[in-house]
Amino acid sequence: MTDILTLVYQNGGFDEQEMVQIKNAHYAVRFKKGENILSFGGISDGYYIVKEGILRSYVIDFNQEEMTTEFYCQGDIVIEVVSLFQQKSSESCIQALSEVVLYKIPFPVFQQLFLSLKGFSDWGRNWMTEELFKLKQRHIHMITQTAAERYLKLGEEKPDIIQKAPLKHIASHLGIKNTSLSRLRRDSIKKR
Amino acid sequence: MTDILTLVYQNGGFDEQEMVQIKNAHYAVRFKKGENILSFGGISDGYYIVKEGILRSYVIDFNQEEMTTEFYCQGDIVIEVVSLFQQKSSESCIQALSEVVLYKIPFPVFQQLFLSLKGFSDWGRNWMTEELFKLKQRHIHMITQTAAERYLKLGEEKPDIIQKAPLKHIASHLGIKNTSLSRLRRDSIKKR
DNA sequence: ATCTAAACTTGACTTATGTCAATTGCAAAT
DNA sequence: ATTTGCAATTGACATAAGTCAAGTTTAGAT
Repeated sequence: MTDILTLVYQNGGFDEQEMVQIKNAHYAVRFKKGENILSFGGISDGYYIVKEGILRSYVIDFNQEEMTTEFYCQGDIVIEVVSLFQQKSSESCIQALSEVVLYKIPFPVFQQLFLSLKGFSDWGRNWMTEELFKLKQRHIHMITQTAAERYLKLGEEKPDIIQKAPLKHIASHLGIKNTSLSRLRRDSIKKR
Repeated sequence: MTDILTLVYQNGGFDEQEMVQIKNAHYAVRFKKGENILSFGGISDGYYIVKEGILRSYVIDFNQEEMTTEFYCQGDIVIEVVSLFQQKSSESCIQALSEVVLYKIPFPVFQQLFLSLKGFSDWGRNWMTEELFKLKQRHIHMITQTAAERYLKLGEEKPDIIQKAPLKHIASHLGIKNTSLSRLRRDSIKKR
């Protein structure tokens, strides 16, 4: 069975035994649509990987409006980095947008893996390196591409989100207003 | 003497002996205005901290235009994360915008410190955690604030840059065109 | 000190996206 | 099945920022 966890860890350079040890640290947890995996002010209790369903992370911006900072689909790693690594209270909220099944590693176990498996902390650093790269890329896209282009890109990368997530969350993630996204969708359908 | 390095490492939780070991790994290097610390396609040869002068990191975007992704001032850490940690060729270029003096740790020594000092790799992870946080905040600002507000913010955080960096670099960093920044400056002066 | 190329400024006009307000659609709860 | 409230759509208009093209200024090179 080529399961989600195998896919997630396959390029981490782990040997057979480490792979088993890491996989065994996870267990499945379920959340209902609308439930929070992590709430504002809460402290991250662990590390999650999406088995089924979709989620989002959001913040309240300067105008007191929700802004969706990230969507998560199957195989995505769900972390609030600052809250997990520094065990500080979270400034963002992670919420299930559908029924979800996640694989969880509770924080103490996660920390233990970090200390005991050299390869796991290397893997973590590489993950962070890639996240930094992706955030920089996103910033570049935000500046150089139109909202329509960003919408299409999201559609290619996370088709599930375009189909299943509420319009208003997609809009705030793209950095535009609901009304603009609504028009955008209408106009791009017309063109076909 | 409260030097730059002391300021940079003071909250890293290092003991006296570690602090000495880390500081001794640095040595000063100079670059002239316009020189590259790291070029497109090059591999990062080390880790730098700004002693004097200003620098920028930039990329070539989809429209074949330069876009300044970061400015560096005194005390800032100058890293191209992917190229340093993964020793891959760089997609961005780091350039001196004035005569600069940097403290350098060459890559092999940096790597050695990472392996030999537990505290140093922890410090590195915390640095990355903060960078991720800052990039997320920047993204939020980019979406929710006007160019004028972002300009003022840059002025508070890096007054040196506003005063010394060329307008076009500041504009591309703010995500607007030179012409718009020029007008913006004119108008904000008028208001006073 | 002079020249030259690049950087900056400005005007006139265009375009993308926002704002506000009125409907309409839809899904959860009773 | 009906109600209720949030989500989405749409129109009319406002605004921030872009585009293009013409000048002007400035910093380096000679």
